[in-house]
Amino acid sequence: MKKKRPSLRDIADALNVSTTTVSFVLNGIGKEKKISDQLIERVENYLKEIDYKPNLLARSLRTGNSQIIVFMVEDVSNHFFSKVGRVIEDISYKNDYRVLFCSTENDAKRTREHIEVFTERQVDGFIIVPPPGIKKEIETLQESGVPVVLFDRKIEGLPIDTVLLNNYKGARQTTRHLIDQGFNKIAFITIDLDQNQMHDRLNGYKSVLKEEGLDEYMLTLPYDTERVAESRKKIREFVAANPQIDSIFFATNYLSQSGLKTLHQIDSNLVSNLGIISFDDSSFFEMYAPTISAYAQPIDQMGRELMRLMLDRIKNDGKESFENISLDGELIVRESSLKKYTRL
Amino acid sequence: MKKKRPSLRDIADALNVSTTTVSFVLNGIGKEKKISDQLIERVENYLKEIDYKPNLLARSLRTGNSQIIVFMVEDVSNHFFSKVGRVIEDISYKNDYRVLFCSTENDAKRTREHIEVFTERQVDGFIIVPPPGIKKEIETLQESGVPVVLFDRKIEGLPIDTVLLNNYKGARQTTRHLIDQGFNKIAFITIDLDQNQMHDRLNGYKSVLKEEGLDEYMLTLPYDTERVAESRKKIREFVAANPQIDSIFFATNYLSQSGLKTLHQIDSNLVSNLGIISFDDSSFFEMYAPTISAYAQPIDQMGRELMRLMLDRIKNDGKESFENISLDGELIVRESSLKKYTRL
DNA sequence: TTAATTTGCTAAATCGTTTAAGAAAGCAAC
DNA sequence: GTTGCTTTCTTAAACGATTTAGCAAATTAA
Repeated sequence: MKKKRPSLRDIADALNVSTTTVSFVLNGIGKEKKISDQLIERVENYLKEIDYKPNLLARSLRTGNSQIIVFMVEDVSNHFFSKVGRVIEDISYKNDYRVLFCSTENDAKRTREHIEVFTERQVDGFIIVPPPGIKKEIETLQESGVPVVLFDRKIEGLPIDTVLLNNYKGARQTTRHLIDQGFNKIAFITIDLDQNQMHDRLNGYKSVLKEEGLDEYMLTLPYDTERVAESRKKIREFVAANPQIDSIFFATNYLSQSGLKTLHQIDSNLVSNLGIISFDDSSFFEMYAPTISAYAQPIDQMGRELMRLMLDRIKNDGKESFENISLDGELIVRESSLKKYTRL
Repeated sequence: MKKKRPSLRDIADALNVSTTTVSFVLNGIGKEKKISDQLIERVENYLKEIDYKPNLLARSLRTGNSQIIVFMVEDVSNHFFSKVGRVIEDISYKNDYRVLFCSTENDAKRTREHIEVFTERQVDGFIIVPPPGIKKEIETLQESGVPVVLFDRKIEGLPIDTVLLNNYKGARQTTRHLIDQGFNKIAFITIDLDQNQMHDRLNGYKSVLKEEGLDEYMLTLPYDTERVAESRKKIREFVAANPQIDSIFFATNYLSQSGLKTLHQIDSNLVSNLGIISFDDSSFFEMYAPTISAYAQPIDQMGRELMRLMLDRIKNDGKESFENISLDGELIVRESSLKKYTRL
């Protein structure tokens, strides 16, 4: 059924020259390879005439690279990841690379399988949000000579290019903002996920409270998305047990969103009466009433840094040093964290 | 730098057999090809021992297929598309296919370039949300024998597998729901995008109003995301000019979200006093106060249908008939469209 | 005039698979 | 002992590009 597309061989035959010649011209190294100007022109004209498109598979097989970069995240439909993916896609595109997105589901097995398949397909690089328990595979991958850049989470004790948000600093800034606004009974609601970024955020919060001699109010919810009801109940109990709190710092935007809903159910004035801020921004916060303040990850910059490291490593194979990029986000102050507003 | 991975040739040499034999065993057709049981075992053991992974590029080059499906949408970071992408990815995964996501930006040129590169890379199929002006390329692609399935938008006069939402029916159902709830001055806010699905939604709305002998209240906003301020202003004017309207039907969820914000700015009670419903659901609506009713696209079913058509066409190359799947969504009634609630 | 160099091109190997065609060996039957 | 049939395995030609090595003719140098 499929029509056969012309190959280099076909072209060479049609022009009565060798495939070598055609290949040289095709790759623009005709002059360098001492092909005469007339012949170059003749070949170029013919290539244009039949609108020749080389078979990239064959080229990849021969040259060993595929112009494909893999971007593996926990979930491609997650807003944050897909936005970063978009930036990566754009930069790749401009550099003649294509991007393969895929989801790990934070599962080591699935990640392993993905890595395997893509390695077999000779992709030129991996940008990975590593799930737990994947250290060895990442190491092997790296040793096999494929560029790997980690994103969003680090792996302890592995020398590797990594782009992260400075969660500690961000959480400090966020906490301090609440204090600056006059809040001093600040609750921190997080999830029971044993990940670096979560620890860092918690520590950032704690460190500021300590400096200011303020009390900690902490609530840890189950990570499991299925256990929404349980989370709701816990928030309810927490709020009831700590009526003195005047503000809440949600450690992820997912939490903020379901948290807001629960708070509103408890008492429709609660959201307006509390100072609220979320780690991780969301378009939702801009629409909500009141608008919700947030510490936003620098999506554009993250994508750019990831691609800078990646392209660097692709070009500069065997580079010995690794970069650990720690980026600052931006505090987006909206209505919910303003003392003035909330006390209206 | 890159370590060379063992090839079939290496294995054949190590075992003193031919590559053919190894290949047969590798592909599990040893018995069929009359390789003796002992030899099969010997080869299998060795393959396992060195954990051999074939070079899929070479295989693709030889066999002409790549086990890769491309999913081209307007924007990979769009919630709806990324969710459908996720479903497609899962089904593909189970069928040993991988998915390449990419964004067309609704731009014909970019789409063309994508199609070109992927064709050169011998992908096995395309699922495309077609931008305007791409009919010819889709046709050429299809003629070249590659399976193509369209999604979300149809192309008039092109016999091709397509999966769509039944926008007309959905809009009718949505409008009727508002009427059932007791609303009778229903506004329809849409965008000036010349796309089938938008026309269908509008026509659905109109047809019900006509049947019921009700007045139309329509507002068309610029599609351009940059012109937010203008849209806001138009909504303001529209609401001021039509104080009698008791409900609003937003034609896309993007509109609903910015619309809600504007309504809230005009008057913080307006959202609660109007009946509101959105075409296209969003997690946002679940969180908002009041919760917003919506007509949800059947994401799962869409992904499944797309993959059914795709796998069907891959297996059954050269099938002459085409399927036009028109799916029904689901009306998710939340607080915002209930007369009882809004009149509290 | 001969040797050396340059110019302009090609033959053939290569990447790592799949697969059509064929060959060697064993056995049965006439 | 030739013929024919299995069984079991191999040879070699693809797939479609890139790239090394090298050949012949033309040019330059000595």
